[in-house]
Amino acid sequence: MSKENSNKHLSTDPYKGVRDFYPEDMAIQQYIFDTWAYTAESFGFERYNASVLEPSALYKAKGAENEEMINEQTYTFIDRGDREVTLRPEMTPTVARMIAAKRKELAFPVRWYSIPNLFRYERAQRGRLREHWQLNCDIFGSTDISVDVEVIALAYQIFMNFGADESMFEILVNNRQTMKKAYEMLGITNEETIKKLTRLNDKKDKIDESTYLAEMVEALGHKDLANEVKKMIEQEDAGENAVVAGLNELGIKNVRLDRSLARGFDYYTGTIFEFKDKAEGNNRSLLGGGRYDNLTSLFGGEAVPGIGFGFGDVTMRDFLETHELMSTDITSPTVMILPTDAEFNMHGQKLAQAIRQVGVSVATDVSTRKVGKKLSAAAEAMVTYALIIGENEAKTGKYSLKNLTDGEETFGNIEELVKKL
RNA sequence: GCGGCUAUUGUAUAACGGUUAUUACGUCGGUUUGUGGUACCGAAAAUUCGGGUUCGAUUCCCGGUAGCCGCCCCA
Repeated sequence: MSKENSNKHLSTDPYKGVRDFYPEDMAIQQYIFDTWAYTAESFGFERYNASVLEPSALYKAKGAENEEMINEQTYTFIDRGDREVTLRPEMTPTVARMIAAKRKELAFPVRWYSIPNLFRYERAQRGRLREHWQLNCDIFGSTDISVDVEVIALAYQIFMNFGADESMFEILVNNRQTMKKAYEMLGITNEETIKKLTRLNDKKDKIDESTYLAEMVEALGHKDLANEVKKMIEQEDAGENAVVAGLNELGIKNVRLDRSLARGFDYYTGTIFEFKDKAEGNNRSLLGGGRYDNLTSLFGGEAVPGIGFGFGDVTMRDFLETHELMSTDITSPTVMILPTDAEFNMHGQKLAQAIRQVGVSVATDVSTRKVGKKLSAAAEAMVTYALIIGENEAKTGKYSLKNLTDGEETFGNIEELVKKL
């Protein structure tokens, strides 16, 4: 809520389109990141990272088509040294840059992953914010089809590791090369036309059939040709796609060839894929990626082929919530020290410090509440042990350590109690 | 950039053109001075901002702001 009545007070709201992560949000975030990292590493991927700042040229170099995107949908500014800087909107150009820089010394293929935060300057809506985190997994240096299969299998495994099953999502695969050939077979070679058709096919499911056909006719000029294209797109020849076949061989069944699948970026050159939530009303794609064999050539030298995907935390969260797969624990210390009065707070801190030396997490409740309330709070926070310090304990140096799970109390000096822990 | 919807305590909500604006959760305090998550009692806490209509507006109208949803675009 914004209390903007103030000329004097700052708003407590976060900046437009970005999120604060309170402990309960952070617990979820942590759970997602941990599962991502664990899964990627189980496939032998190594983690990398880079700065959120990149020279704007990195994105402009991809061609004029992206100009609108860079000018209007990124955070771009001039630094104090007159350099044009952009907050990275995606990770692929960055990792391509890093790979290109070391292409002489890396032993390909390399498998790399990262969980960067990315920025886009656009109107926020469901599943799309101005800052989000995205798991990026890429394999560089191999054009072998098994590598395409591997990357998709990794993405699939993430869902499995979150407890999902195949009925909850679906994998769509397509290939830019074969699409190009298929258009050629129909006598369509004009790149602009193909681009138009690709875009149209991408939103095929969102518009009704007559609109779809009408736009098709408009792009092609012929009704017959439009019908042929439509037929080609709807053709289900999954057996002809080696990636789909390979995934089936790995036991992954919720995958199909979808010739209407387009993906937005022009840099994809071969396999493209997308994961979709099968839950009703959730038509947005969960993750997407593809093969980009020419991207590193921007940096000169021989191009290193790559394939990878990006998976955003916002869509991941939506998916887990939709399918009730979210499980998180807020961290709490093992021991809570409860001074009965503020005069014993420092004494509590000393004990806490001693307990920490043996690797047990511990905090002191320095609130002004009564001991009963402090105990309740500790129990509610799932703390395992409580240790009360009052006048007697402070005098004698002997405390009783209470196990909040079974109610058992152990009495003794700090050395004895630490042993117990 | 365009369109639709919404705005009530910390959060989630109820209600009404007219007395003290509902309820729940959370927070804080209490239930014989130092021992449990439950229970019981109590407290603090709200009508987004600016105009208009009206005897009277939180309610109706206009505008601002913010949020949500969608379009565009998609990383």
